[in-house]
Amino acid sequence: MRTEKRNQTKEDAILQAAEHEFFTKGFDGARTTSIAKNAGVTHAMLHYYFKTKENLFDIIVSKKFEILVNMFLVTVSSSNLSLEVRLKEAMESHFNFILKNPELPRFFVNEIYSSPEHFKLIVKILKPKIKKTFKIAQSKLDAETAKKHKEKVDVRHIIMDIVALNVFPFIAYPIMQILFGKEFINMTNFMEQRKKETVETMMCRLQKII
Amino acid sequence: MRTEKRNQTKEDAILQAAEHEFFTKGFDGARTTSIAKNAGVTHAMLHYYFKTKENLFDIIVSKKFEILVNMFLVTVSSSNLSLEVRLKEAMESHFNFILKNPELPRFFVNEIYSSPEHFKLIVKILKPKIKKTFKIAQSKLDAETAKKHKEKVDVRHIIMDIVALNVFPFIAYPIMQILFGKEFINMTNFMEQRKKETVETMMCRLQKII
DNA sequence: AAATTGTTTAACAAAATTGTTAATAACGCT
DNA sequence: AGCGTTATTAACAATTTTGTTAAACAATTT
Repeated sequence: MRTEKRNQTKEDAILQAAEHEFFTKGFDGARTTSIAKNAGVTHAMLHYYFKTKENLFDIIVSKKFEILVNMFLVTVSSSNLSLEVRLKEAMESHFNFILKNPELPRFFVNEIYSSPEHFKLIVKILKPKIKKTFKIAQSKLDAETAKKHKEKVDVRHIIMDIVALNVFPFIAYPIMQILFGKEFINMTNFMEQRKKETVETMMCRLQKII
Repeated sequence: MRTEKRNQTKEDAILQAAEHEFFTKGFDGARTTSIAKNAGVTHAMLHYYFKTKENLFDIIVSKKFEILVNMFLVTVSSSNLSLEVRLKEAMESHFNFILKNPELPRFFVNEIYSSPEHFKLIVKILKPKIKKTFKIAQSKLDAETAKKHKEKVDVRHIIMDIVALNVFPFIAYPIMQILFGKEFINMTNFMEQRKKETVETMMCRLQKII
């Protein structure tokens, strides 16, 4: 059993180092040698455990992608609370999730763009779930607007607003830092403010809709 | 003079092909051979004209970066119209600019993140201009909130909201397409709707502020 | 303890990619 | 036409990076 344990830790070390390498540098920028180095193993070991760079990448991506999609579904899916409370709740949990995984959005945005073929498979599995969730959200919103005799609103745009306001600051943060320096250096502080601002903005929007 | 003309077209062809290659695949993913191929020249020619991959990259980046920053400044800088009209105007021109350069945001977000050193120089030049613009925008907003006896608002967040709402859909579009397929395929249509939605959302926000 | 299985290393092979060079061609100019 | 300059090509050098292998080593089982 001690053998397995040792393997496990080495495998894990490689996975962890690889995650960081891929997330920060993308598939093309990542180097298997530097992953091995950061994991504290020889690069032959990396190939022994994971065969190829692509395979290692796929393992990491599929794991994280599921987390991402689940989070997304949690954000969109409905509860029994009022729309206002529900929206606020969804936005905050979405924001908190990104705060815990700040590298994730940039990584996916890039990799899906530069090599969508890596994702075709996993997307196929999750698509029905996503579509269903969207339909439910749309019908709930429709019911609400009908009740108040207001115009119908495309829920995709509302969700896009939420995701944009929540995600973009994390994606754009390096730019902010480079453009503004000191004023943006305190990230956690700025992001705390962002959470409030984002919710505020969407609450205004919601009040107009219903 | 015919020589110059020939050079010019070859150089331009390389620059154009390189722009597309770098924008879609990033610095690491870009291949000088494939740039040369797409430009219809041998890859020795590419090195003859531009020496190194990095140099070629820098030329393209500095050109585009200035366009980007100028656009940004136009969005932020003030005019004599009312704040409401001004905001709407700024958002629409910002949005239209991205519509014309849809690859730009993703590219910069990526490259600044993965190799900020490429940008340090050009940023240094533009920083004072940016800071000044921000200060002016902040003071105008302060004047407005004071007039209506409302709370002060950090203009950085307002600008972040605008940029996020405008830019994110373009960055996230490949994800949308992969997740929703048909429903998102008509990009121009969706983006036209986005422009309206984005403005609408920010107008709601503005009404609360002043 | 011998055999089996799995782990590790170092050295190496293969491929891809960037960059160079030396020889040649085209061009504009006097 | 002949000269110097610039453009072009093909072959190749250098480097980087991924991937392999054979042999040594460790642990586990029988």
